[in-house]
Amino acid sequence: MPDEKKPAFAGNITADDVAAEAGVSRWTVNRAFRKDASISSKSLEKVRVAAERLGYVPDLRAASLASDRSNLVALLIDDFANPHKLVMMERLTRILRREGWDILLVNTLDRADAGHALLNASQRRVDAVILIGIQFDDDVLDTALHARRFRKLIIFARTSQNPNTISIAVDDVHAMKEIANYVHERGYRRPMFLAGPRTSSAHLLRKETFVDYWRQHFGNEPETVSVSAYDPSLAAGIVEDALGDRPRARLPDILVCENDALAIGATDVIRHKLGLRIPEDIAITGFDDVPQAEGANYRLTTYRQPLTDMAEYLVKVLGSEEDRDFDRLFAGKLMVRDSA
Amino acid sequence: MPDEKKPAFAGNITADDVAAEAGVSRWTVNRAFRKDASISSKSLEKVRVAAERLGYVPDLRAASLASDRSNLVALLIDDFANPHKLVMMERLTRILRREGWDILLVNTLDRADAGHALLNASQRRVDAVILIGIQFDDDVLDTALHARRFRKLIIFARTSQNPNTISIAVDDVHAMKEIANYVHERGYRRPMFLAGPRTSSAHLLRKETFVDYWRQHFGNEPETVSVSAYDPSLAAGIVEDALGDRPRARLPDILVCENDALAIGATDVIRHKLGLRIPEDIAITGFDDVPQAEGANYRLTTYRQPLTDMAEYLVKVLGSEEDRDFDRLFAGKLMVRDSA
DNA sequence: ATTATTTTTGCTCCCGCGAGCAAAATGCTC
DNA sequence: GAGCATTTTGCTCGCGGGAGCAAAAATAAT
Repeated sequence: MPDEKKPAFAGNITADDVAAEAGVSRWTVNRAFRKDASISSKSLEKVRVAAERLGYVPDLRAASLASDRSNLVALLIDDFANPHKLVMMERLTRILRREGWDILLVNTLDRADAGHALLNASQRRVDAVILIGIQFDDDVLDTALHARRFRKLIIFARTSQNPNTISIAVDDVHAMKEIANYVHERGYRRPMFLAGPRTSSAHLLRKETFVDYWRQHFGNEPETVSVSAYDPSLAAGIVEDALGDRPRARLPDILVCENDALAIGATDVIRHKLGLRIPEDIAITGFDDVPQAEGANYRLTTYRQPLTDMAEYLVKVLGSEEDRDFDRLFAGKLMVRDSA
Repeated sequence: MPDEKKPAFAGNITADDVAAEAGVSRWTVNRAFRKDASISSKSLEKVRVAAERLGYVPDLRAASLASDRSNLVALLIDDFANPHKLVMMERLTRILRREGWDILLVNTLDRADAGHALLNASQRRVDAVILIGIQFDDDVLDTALHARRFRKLIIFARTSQNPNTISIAVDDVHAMKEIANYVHERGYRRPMFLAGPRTSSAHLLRKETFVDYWRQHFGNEPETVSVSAYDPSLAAGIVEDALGDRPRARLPDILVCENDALAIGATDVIRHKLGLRIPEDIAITGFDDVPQAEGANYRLTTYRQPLTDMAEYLVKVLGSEEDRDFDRLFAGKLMVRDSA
């Protein structure tokens, strides 16, 4: 027994072993590891000691199989170029883990792949699926809901009209109106809206809201340009194409971006390719308030989503047994910095 | 039965149901969903049809329990401020999923939490644990290996001397020498090294290599400064403190950064707080080649890690039954841009 | 001390599938 | 078509633990 050079793979210690060691039954051992179980402090201690000595940890697969609750949620993401994703993941993983939820991370390559990704998650019998991607349109949602093996389908940081999903998001309409008013107040008159990809469901209402609101309240129709993904480098290309050869006078005076990923790409190209100053020559606003937005380089005026509150609400939804309408909108906060 | 308004939670269809529907035995049904199983194409088809109709998907928890292989790997991350993490996650998740591995994402809050994170993963009986964080020192690794319930402990994008771990990383020593030579060739003579946090294991050899190599080959001893996390905003603060009140003549002529996260923070503060030009007043190099490094704003000279190759190697390691020494170093590529 | 009540413990019967073997079906040779 | 090899199929048993109930032990009430 002294050849313990390399730590053994201890995958075979079961509750029975611990039970024998502690002199109790297997079920007492299992109870010792359950939150709600009724067990005397004496045998709890005995089990603890024995388990410690043997290096026992309960097998969550078996527990899940027997109890029909996995305490696992799938996180489906398809948009890794957007730096805000990193922030969302950090916040979600931290708060979910604190509440005892484990996370299955699934990279959803594209729309066609979304079904597979959901199937994938289903096979692990996750309790819920959280979508924080952009490529989940109605088709995908329908497929997901049709063959669903999970109890809740949550769309995070994006609204959805689908009655069978739960959406937790910031109030885009309210936010964009606030931004539009701010932009107008600061004297900008020729905004251009830089939008992301257009999907049919789980939609951001930002572009529509801004454009409609601006037209109704301030007269003219803003130009709009669309990027096929929330990727700064793609945004840079689109903005260069759109503005590169315009005479100075025909430039928009502000670029209102659907989110920070686009705003960052736009900022870079405006400064370094077009040689314009921000905000003197052209101003910029974003959305999300990613960490870089605050940095000395961008000083981006943007709209902060209350991610922590949203994540806290998410765990509350996960913990609830009811099936009522959980959709909820949160109010964010306009972060005024130097870019507009 | 026509009140199918809201898609049912189909969590209760089992292989037995499909077997009855298809007129075969349960085991044939299960075999139809296994890669290596021997089954006639006729019954495969029957099962397919029946499964499709009932909406059956095999339960991977049960499969895992019975086969003692979970096809799950845990990904432990503790450093969400570093934009490179997002790139690594994208690459790893994509390639792992392609090969049939699912990913349990665990946010490791701090050193003290690392043990819990590992325990967490253990309870799901993951086949392997992948560490791509920074706070995994020898203590943590020892604890992990002691109570391990997984077969492989892989340290990704970081070297480790621990004989019981598998490390897959870029050859930092080689890379830093290349960078040092490049820096010297380009005529820089007073480098300062901006380092990240110092941990005792799973170490980056970048600082040591650069400093020693520079001293030995080019005479003088480079200054070094250290940041407590790979966070651009922290780096910005440290750089401002270190260089803010120096007379121009005593500034380093180049800032060699341990990675891009630091380089980006440094760039921002040097330009916008210190009012210096890059590279004319002070040059900068990074490491990792994050997406932003290529953008018009930073044009950062940096060192690209061959993440795809590394991830491909990782899945090969995961698939291997052997327990031989899998440690491997990869050669990256110096990306010369405008910052140095 | 005795009975009633509550807490704790042990137990049966599952959960859904896989390993591995034996029985049945199929294919092949002559 | 008999005889044999090869697939294919069904089956027993077990993976590790949970729900829920009955037996046992501890505690409270009389």
